[in-house]
Parts: sequence; C-alpha cells; structure tokens
Amino acid sequence: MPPDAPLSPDPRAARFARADYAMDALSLARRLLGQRLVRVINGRRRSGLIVETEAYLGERDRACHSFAGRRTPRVEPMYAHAGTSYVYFTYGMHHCFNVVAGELGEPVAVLIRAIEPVEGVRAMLASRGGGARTPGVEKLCAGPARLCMSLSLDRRHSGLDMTSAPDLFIEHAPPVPPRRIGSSARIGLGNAGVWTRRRLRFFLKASPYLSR
DNA sequence: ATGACGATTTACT
DNA sequence: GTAAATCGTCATA
Repeated sequence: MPPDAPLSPDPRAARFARADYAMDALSLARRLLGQRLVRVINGRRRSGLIVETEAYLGERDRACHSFAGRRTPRVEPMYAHAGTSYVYFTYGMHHCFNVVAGELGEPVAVLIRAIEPVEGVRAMLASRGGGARTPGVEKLCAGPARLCMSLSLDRRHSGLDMTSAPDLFIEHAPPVPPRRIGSSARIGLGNAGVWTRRRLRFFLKASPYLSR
C-alpha cells in the first residue's frame, strides 16, 4: 500500500459527521439526496438511498412545528445539534422522521419523505406484515410514514445523535448532480400562508421511488 | 379538563 | 376522486 494512501478510502464506510449536517435546512435537504439512510436492528442493516426531502425553516416557517419559537417536549430535539433525529407521531397512527439541521438552538430540520430501498428489503417487507396489503418494493418507503414503518422507526428514535447512534445514521454516497434534482411545494400542509407554496420539497427527478 | 387538528395512508365509490 | 381511521399534542380555559 502506498505510504500516502488515505486510511479510509471507501466512501461507503463513512458516516455523516456533525460538519456534514451543520448547514441551513434547505441546503441539507438537497445535500441528503442520494445519501444512504441506515437503520440497524439486531445487527442487521436496513438501508436506502434518500430520494425525497423537505426543508422546514424554523421559527419563521408557519408549517414548521417550531413556528414562532414553539418549544415543547415533542419538538425539543429540533433545538439540539445538527444531526439529531426528530421523529413525531401524527394522525393517531403514523410517524415521520426528520434530520435536524442548522446551528445549535436553531429549530430547523429536513423531513425524509422517501428512500430507494437497498439493504434489508426482505426485513422491511416483514415489518409491513408481508401480506397482500404490503406494498411492492417501489412503494415500500415512498412516503414519510411508510418509510418509518419499513425501518421500524417511532418516537423512541426521536432525539438520537446520528453522528454516534449505533442503530440510526447516514452514510456518504456519491454526490448527486444538481441537474438531477427537482423541487416543488411541500406536501400535505394545511393553510400555512405563503409557506404553503414555497418550493421546499426536493427529489431525484428520475427516481421511481418517490411518494408521488 | 376539553376540543380541534394534523409534515398520512388506505380503502372505497 | 373522496372519506375514514385514530390518538398524541397543543392551545384555551
């Protein structure tokens, strides 16, 4: 081996560190596209490439849980370090998974809306029951709640530091050319005024694994 | 204590 | 396309 070779040349083994998360939410929403979300359960990996995200811009964003500085036990993880997970329960039956961005104390985050399943697909299908109602692989993780079902994520996984957590983190994958990224208004918002229309959703245009 | 409301998904007309 | 499912969270009192 050459004496000046890098010690960890394999980008697949590199986990996102604090500096990789520490940026504004809109930048992180784009940055995360194409990267690998990894969940480890009983030593087995389930993972997929992130293909769809949404940015939530904090206190000024009426559609954001931390709008107007709201700080409750549920939202508390949004005020933590970039790279912290924020998982919440909604509609009495679903969970959504976010990655905290920005500076410490700045409650901004990126909602992960869809991934392209790569590892542990069989286990993901099992998590969905494996019956006739289980969606095909294309729709398995297409949508924030479906993604959480397939990765077995719930409120217990909110507030984890993904730069060190053993069972939930993001790994580097080849960067995505900006040309392949599309944008749109965020999905499912109620009346959030001007924030309803802003194009804060990002996705890989050619992906068959999008929520829509 | 109470009431309104979801960053959704699924089934059904 | 429309509607039901289902309950934690938050604002109001």
